Amino acid sequence: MQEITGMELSPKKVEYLKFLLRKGDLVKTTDISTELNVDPSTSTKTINDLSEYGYVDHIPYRGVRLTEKGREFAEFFVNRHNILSLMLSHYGLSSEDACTEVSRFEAFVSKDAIDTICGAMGHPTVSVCGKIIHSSCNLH
Amino acid sequence: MQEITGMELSPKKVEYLKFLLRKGDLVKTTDISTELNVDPSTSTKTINDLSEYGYVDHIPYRGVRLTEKGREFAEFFVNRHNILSLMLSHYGLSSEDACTEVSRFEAFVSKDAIDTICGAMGHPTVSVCGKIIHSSCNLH
DNA sequence: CGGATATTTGGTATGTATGCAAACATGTTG
DNA sequence: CAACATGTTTGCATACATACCAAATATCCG
Repeated sequence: MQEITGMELSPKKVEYLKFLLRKGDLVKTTDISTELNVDPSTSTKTINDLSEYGYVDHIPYRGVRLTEKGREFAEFFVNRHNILSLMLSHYGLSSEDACTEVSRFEAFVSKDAIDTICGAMGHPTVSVCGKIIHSSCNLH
Repeated sequence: MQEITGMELSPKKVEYLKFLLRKGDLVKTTDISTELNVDPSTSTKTINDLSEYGYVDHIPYRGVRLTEKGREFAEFFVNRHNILSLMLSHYGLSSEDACTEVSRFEAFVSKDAIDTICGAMGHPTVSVCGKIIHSSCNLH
């Protein structure tokens, strides 16, 4: 259980973790490269970066798995995405547009801000992009 | 009058243009470096980048000035900042926190999204960060 | 003019992201 | 089980954004 500021990872790395959480279990680096439209060598390298900082375990030639730390972060990232998407949808953006828009900037929004926004919304449980789980929300 | 998507410039370059708009007229690269806390050589280089793409005119050793294009973009950037700050303030963030938060991610929010949000808010004229001018808002 | 100051240029570094080609591992099949 | 096809990683190279330092250059002012 470490403090999450929300800015630990770059946009791309956030995408990696969110994908790993979605897939669960042992994921092939090739699956990642297919999903994120990058060369397999790119996903391998990025995964190794994430592994260096303890977000994932990588068994070469076998697959990748979130660590406990990685899972915590990934869950926050998904919630952040969902809360921000819900917020934008309140201002007239369609679900798809909100989702697309948020994907571009979510990596730069702090956990503190998300907790505040989440509280102001009354800790909603459903967004336009999926469910919102509040286990990581400090203001819950 | 060119189409603005909102993603033309990197976060730092957005800061440069917003500062130039604030200062107005001919601005010294040294003033920029002081304001943005970077080495003078850094601001010179960045200004040259902006100049290559027509956002500013740079007269070496004299100063920098927004072009018409640069001014249009800068005005949009300021409005974007203000609208996003206002939005966050509606979700419980203080003016300062909203402003800080927005500064981190504003460069990745599209003009389309801003126009939509602005419309949903009823085209407000005042934000927590300053006035909002709607000349560039497509939905006004 | 000429020194003090301001500004720019050239070189270098870091972090992030990317691809290609070659090396390497795996697993499958004959 | 050997050999080949396939999947994965490594090494090398590039690009972009940002940044600093030191050296060169221009401007300003006494």
